[in-house]
Amino acid sequence: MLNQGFLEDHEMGLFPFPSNMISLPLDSAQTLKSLSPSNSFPQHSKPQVDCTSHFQASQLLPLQTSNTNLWAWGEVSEIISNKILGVSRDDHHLGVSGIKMKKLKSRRKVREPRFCFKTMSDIDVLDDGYRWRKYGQKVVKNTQHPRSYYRCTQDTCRVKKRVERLAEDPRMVITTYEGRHAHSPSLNEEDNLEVNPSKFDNFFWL
DNA sequence: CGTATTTGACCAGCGC
DNA sequence: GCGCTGGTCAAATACG
Repeated sequence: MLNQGFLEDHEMGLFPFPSNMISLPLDSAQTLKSLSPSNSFPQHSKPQVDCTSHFQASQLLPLQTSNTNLWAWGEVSEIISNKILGVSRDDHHLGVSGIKMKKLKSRRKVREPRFCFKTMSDIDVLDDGYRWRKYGQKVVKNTQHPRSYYRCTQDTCRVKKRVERLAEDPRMVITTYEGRHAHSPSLNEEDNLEVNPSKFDNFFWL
């Protein structure tokens, strides 16, 4: 059932929303800059869903046409994965392995907020304004496409993302963010805000 | 030569 | 307890 996704929030619980809301065509990948968690979600506000909004190919930012916040943070990825990818909720536990795991063993597991969306794109890794370093790749069960693991390159930032292709439709890229950036996006030369500020007027920098 | 990516190994969690 | 799986590490390799 590809037309139905779910959002879950600690306050609001589980509620449905059409997953095609988060399908972006390749040429609007630029809008991903506005969708990364730290930019999209005011941390104090209760998430709301505007089920009437849909992304359009040339629409820079659907969020600006709505007076609500389209996205909610929370355990989105495991819900969507469960409904769309057929992955068990239990498969989405946080994994910290090796020495670090031993060191952290006595600590309580802190589940980072997650944020997931799918994009129809030939490109696996879309530009979201942050710099990522790949640290792993894994072939997951029942898929012919490997899942890639990325970490934010900022030293103090623990945000991770996973990128994989939908088993049922390899044209779709599933991107899952875990955690929230504690810094501004790392912009390259041509995207520098001071050089070209108007380019970012529609984005939700917080 | 410094940085990023690749990839096999390792580890923890889970189900049986 | 054992095997399977996903997530991460880190050495080797590639790249600019």
